[in-house]
Amino acid sequence: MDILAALNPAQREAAEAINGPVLILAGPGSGKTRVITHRIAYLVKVCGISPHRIMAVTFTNKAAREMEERLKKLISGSVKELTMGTFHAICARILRQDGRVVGVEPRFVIYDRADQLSLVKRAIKETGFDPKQYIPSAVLSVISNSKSQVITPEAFIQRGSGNFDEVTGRTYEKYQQLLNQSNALDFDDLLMKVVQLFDSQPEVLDKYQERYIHLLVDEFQDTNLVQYRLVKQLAGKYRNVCVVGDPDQSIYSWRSADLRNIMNFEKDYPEARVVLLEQNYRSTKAILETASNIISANQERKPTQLWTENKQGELINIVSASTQQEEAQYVVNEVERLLRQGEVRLADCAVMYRTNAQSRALEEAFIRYGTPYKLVAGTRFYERREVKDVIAYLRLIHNQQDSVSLLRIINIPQRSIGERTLSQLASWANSLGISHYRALQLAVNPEDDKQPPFNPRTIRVLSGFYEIMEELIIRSRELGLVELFNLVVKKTGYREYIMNTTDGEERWENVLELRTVARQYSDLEPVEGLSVFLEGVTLVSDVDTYDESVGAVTLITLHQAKGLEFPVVFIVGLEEGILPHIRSFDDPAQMEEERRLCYVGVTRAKKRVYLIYALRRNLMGSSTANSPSRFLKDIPSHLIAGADLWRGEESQLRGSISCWESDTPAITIDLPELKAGDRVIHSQFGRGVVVSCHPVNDDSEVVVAFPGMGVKKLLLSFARLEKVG
DNA sequence: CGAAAGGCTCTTTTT
DNA sequence: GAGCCTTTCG
Repeated sequence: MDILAALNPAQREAAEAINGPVLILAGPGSGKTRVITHRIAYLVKVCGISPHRIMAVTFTNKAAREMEERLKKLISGSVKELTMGTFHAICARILRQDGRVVGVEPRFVIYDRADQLSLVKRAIKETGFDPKQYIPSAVLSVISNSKSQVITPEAFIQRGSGNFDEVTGRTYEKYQQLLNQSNALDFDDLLMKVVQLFDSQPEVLDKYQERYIHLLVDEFQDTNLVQYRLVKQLAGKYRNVCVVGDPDQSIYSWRSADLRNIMNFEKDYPEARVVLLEQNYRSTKAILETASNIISANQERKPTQLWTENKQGELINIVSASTQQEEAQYVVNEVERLLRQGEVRLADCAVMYRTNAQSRALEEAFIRYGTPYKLVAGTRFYERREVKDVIAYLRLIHNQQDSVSLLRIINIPQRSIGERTLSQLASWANSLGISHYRALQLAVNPEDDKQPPFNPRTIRVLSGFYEIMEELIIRSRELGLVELFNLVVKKTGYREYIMNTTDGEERWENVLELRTVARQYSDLEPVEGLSVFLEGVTLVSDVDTYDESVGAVTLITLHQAKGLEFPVVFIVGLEEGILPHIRSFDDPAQMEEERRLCYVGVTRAKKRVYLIYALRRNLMGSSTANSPSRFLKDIPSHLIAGADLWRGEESQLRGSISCWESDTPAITIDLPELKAGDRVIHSQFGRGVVVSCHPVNDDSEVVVAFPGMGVKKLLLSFARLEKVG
């Protein structure tokens, strides 16, 4: 059987070009996953390459799993030997294996963003700065950015200039120290340490280069510099490296993803073969054309020639709602309508949005109508307090140096160990150059020359915690993960503790849910099981747990939607300030990324697209009015199904698409009384004079002349008009 | 030390 | 609207 028979010529070329570097520029829906899987199958089945010697890097664990599934069907053999996963997962594995030579102990724990923030904050304080003046999240993002470019604290300090850099540099240094002391790595370290490992240990690098003679990297447009260097190191010998990406779908620059990686690829590998995949198998012509129109407004891009043999399909629906509640209601109504028509199933529909906060109104509507939905991420399961608490216990059992975990749970449930005690413990530990846990140990069982700075009462409470931990640590060597889990909950009285908090029942359910996750690891050896579990829970992403087979509408951020596809896509919040997000307004490059985000959303759709905006939206408590997104203006009208001006229960069609051209929909809480000659101020158009004002339905139509901006026809309830003079 | 209440700030996207 | 911090009181 010809493994490549099912591919089109371009796909086939990409799959077959196994010798030397290959850059595949794959438009949305062009079958890139297909190419990758077939390429691997071809390598194994036709070229006789052992799966053991192939590494495929994916963007999410879910993508890796799916690829594995597909491969199982293509090659009836062991796929297990393949190295497939995210950069982070693969690097964690490498470091457990070989990290020791660069000072990474195999028992390291991985700090997620919340852990990082708490550690940065501590670093700021311990460096003698004020975390209120230097915002931990801002400092962290600079640190993270530096790590993504393999800039060490020393290098950062050297090149730095200005006060903020000085503070950040010293904090960065301290932060790395604290990580080190905690035997912990953050997300960025996982990558950076491997690059440093390969740089400093040629024989280790050689081992990996010899093993992985074929490399594949998916979503290459979203790799950062460390990742690029890593790939370059690994491919340094055989240069069989195949990267797949689409510059138009690059949406992670804020995570230091660098589009230059694609440009540099052709520079670093001048012999690279470049393959373009431009035929789209996913979307209708109308959808593809809409997407192309949106993306072509970007300046910093090469034009592409996407095409499809699919039919023209339905026109794009642009919908105006007056509030986010109505917007959500519209979505649910429309889903229900499509369902009734028997056109689609629930699972065919997805609602996409720019920010997680937008999911709330949608959820409420879905709940109200009883329409099944699944929220990707929103729960942020692993970020929940109760889940983090239990994980912190398990982490501390696994690695007693983990100070973030220790500080998190030493007084949870309450043991009367307060701030004072903790700062004494910390400074004592620091002065002796030992970990918090070791200091705790010494406080409970003092050695002659080290007198603990605590009174007897404090020592008693500390000892209570210490005894629990010691027992848990000892038992962890023999207990399966679930038994250990149960023992932790029992010994700490966690159930009683959490049941006494608000939403106690629900929180306890989450703890039980975490135990269900733990169960999947219970057939591993005790210590091994714990270690693998802990790594698993920090490296999962929300899409990883996403199950498309569940019969429910998907609620998902545009970022998470990358790589997915749905017959019906609703994109909500197409407003200036939301999509594009307000934070992109002063930076053209960021604005282009917002546009790409919109493009990613639209290209997820196979058959139907709804682009929805709300004239008024609650943001941070207060109500704001936004104009419809500029991206809507780039959709030619022949592709638009007549924008529905959708108004509440009457679901009334106004059949006009010009609403955002002649009018900036907006609303004021107090409607001013207006008559001809009145002077007004509009948030967009500035000062103007009222020409006329007459009632329309329950509203008033106001015609205003804005000097230099023209004469505008506005609806009083929507326009944010302020009367002056 | 801890619980409760009030005040503050900040809101993008996530491996 | 939420999460974090500070203040206050027991």
